[in-house]
Parts: sequence; structure tokens; C-alpha cells
Amino acid sequence: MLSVDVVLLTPHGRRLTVLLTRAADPKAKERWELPWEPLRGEETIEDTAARTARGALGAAPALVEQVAAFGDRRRHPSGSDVSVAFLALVPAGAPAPVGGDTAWFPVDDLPAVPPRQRAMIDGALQAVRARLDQAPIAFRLLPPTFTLSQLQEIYELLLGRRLHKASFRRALHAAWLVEPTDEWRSEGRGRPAQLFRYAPKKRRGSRRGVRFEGLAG
Amino acid sequence: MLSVDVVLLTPHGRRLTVLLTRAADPKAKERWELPWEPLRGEETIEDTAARTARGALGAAPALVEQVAAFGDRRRHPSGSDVSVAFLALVPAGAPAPVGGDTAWFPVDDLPAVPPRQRAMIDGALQAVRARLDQAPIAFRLLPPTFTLSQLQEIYELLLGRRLHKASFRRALHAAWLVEPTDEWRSEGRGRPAQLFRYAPKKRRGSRRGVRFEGLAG
DNA sequence: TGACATTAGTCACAGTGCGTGACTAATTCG
DNA sequence: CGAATTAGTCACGCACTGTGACTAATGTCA
Repeated sequence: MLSVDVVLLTPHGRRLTVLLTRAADPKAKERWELPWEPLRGEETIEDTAARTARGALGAAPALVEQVAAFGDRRRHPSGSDVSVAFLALVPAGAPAPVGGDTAWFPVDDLPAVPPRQRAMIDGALQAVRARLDQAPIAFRLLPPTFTLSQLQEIYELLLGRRLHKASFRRALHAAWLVEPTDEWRSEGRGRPAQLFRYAPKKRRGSRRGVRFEGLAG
Repeated sequence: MLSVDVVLLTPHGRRLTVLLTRAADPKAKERWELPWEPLRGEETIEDTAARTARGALGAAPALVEQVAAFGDRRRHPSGSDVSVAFLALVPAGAPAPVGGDTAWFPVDDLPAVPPRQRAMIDGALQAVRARLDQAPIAFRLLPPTFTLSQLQEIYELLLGRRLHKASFRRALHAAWLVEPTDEWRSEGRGRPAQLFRYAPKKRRGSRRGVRFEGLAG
């Protein structure tokens, strides 16, 4: 038997959080676990992952991507030998967890989960950070139009460190990923911010991808 | 059922080659395929991958690492719904393929293989290139001491493009990965080259990994 | 109303990185 | 000997990056 597990991530304030559900088995050593399902014969693993994510969340996440297969001997609630981990991103303002059986936990303050799933969470975080400057996945966590401060906050959340404003905008400009709209948002105190939309342009020259990696705060 | 497939890579002259075996089923549409085995209950997928690699090669490869799980509906010789792909690196001077049932094919000139395995090969090449500047996997393809020209050749092979000598050495120096021995190798014509060994030093400062990515030839 | 806090956005400098071509060095071959 | 071949270094110019300071536009509160 093979299980498909999903690491659902969403921003909560300034922290990145992961969705856990209460363990079905009340005698389980760890009382929380990642949402998972056994693979059905007629489904692909991608389908199963998407369905599992929808089931736990009550809505479709913005992105579902494979992380890796975990086939070591670490314990998994399904008892299966092999599990395939997927990572899913959910925009901010995530629906409230259904009942008391699912909850969001900050990634840097997790309760005990079964060891194989613990490895999956770590792998998912690594995968997000590695892919962040290859693919524009950060935009999946934002509404169609957004301020650059919002965008920077998402990057900081996913990378787990602060970025410098000027560097961030310079690199963003060089990557030709966004274009300004003519709308402005005044959000309480402070100067209003211009709204942008995601609009990737053909990159000229540069063999490199979009490297945000070096941005230190 | 779950299959474990291995993409064995080795340098052959100036080309990167992959090991294929003749299809067991003579009526199969594609006559060559990647080495694969069904997962046994008592083994981890890593164990199975290592064993499969040894079986096809007749020796242990220098590195075996997971690429990803492939669970789409593309055809696979095992008929399984899900396959986990591993990539394996074999140092140059690989043992001659056993009989006529296994052979090395240049990655840029492959015969037809089952479609899921074709995707695995592409994925393995992408994975090698992506990990090349994160982990020192190039050294696995070389003997304990080597010349910098040999090392550069490996990088060019794995990245699939030429690098500029001066840039390569500058970046290598900055990464503190090798140290010179006091031996020199005179290899036919031309000036003798100094031999180096792999000896990673603690990297000071620099939040970045070892970025060889930008080296253009 | 006016000082201040707060957030957005830009600029400019200095240091480092990187692509590139030209140069020197040591060997073999004829 | 001189040409060819491979190893190894240097230096220039441009681009990129980290950084702090600056201006701009709003709300808050005395």
C-alpha cells in the first residue's frame, strides 16, 4: 500500500503555518498528523494529492506539487512502506479549520507528528525555498493585485528570513515579473501603496533564473 | 505494485551516457528500458535502488539519490501505477556492459524508451544540474586526486555546456572545495597539471551555496 | 493645526562577482 | 630548434548586491 500525504502551507500573520489533523487512532503516540490518503487504483498520485488537500481544507489550494517519495522505515500512520509527499500552498485568509479536528501550526513550533511525516514537512519547506526563485510560486499566495510590500512579506515568510526592501525591488524589477496597475491602496496609516499584478515578460539574455536567493536583510 | 527505476549516468568521452537494458518483453513497443525492479516488502526504496543499480552495472555506483515519484498514467514496463526514479552516478571508466543486454547511450541521442521512463531520464538530468551547485556530487565521478581540467570536464558534462576556465577556477577557489597536493601529472603532450583532492573547508560568511550556475563558456 | 509616527518608494555609494580575452609556463612532437 | 598542446594566471570592464539614507504621503494625537 502507498500513502499520499499533503503538507498544506499558509501564511498566518507573519508566520508560516502547516495544517495538521487530529490522529484518527486515539492511542497513537503522536496526536496530530498530516492529511493523507491511501492511493486508489484508478487515480494518479497528483489527483489523490489534490483531493486530499481539498478534503482537509474544504477548498482547493492554489498550488499542489510533489516533494518526494519517502520509503524509509520511519513510522507512518498508514503503516505503508512508502509515502509520497506533496506540498500545497494556500493564500492568506485561509478558511477556518473545520471543527477542532484540524488546525494550523507555525512551522517553527510544531507538535509531535509521526516521524516520516516530520521528514516530509522539512522536505516540503526545503522544496519551497529551493523552487521560490525558479518558479513564481509566491504569487499563488496573493490576490490578483497586490502591493510590493505584500509580495515581499510572502517571500520573507517562505524563505524564513528578512529581505532588504531596495534589493528586493531591484531584483524584482530585473526579473520582469510584475507590472503596475493604476490603482493605489491606502491601508490605514502610512503612505498608500501602488498595486501590481503578476505579468511575466520574456526575459532577455540572462541564462540565469530569477535569483532572489542572495537578498539579505 | 510499485517499481523502483534507476537512471545510471556515466561520462563516455565528452558525452554523458545513460545505461539501458534490452526490454524483457520482445513484443514491447520500445526495445530498450531503464533498469527497474518491483519494491520488495522488506526493503526500503533506497535499498532497492542501490541493489538494482548494482545488478545492472555489476558494481556499486558512486552515488544514488532519489529524483521523484512518477505516478501519472504514462506507460511503464512493470504495468505499475507508481514508479520512484533514482539517479546514480558512475565514475568514468565504467565496467563494460555485460553482454549485449545492457548498453550506454548518449543522453542527447537516446533510443525510444517507455514514456514514463523517458520522463524519468529528463527529470534525473534536471536534478543533477540543479543539485550540482548545492552538493559536491561532481567529485563522485573522479578518482581521489584529479586535475582541475578533469573536474571542469565533469561539470561541463553534467551541465551540458562549456565553461570558461578562469571563471571556473575562480569560483572553485571561492568555494574552498579542493586543496592542491604536491603531485603533478604529465599526461602526454602539454604542460603537466597539478593534482588536487576534494577537501571542503568551512565556508566563511556567504549565505549562498556554491554557485557555479552562472559560468558561461 | 502642527509635530510625529508609519508605511511606501527611490537613490547612490562601495564592494564584490562575473564574463572575457590575453598573457605566461611547461611539456611533446617533428 | 620551433610549432603545437595543455595548464595556469592576470587584469579590465561591466553588472550585480548589500546597505543606509533620503523623500513622499498618509494617519494619529496633543
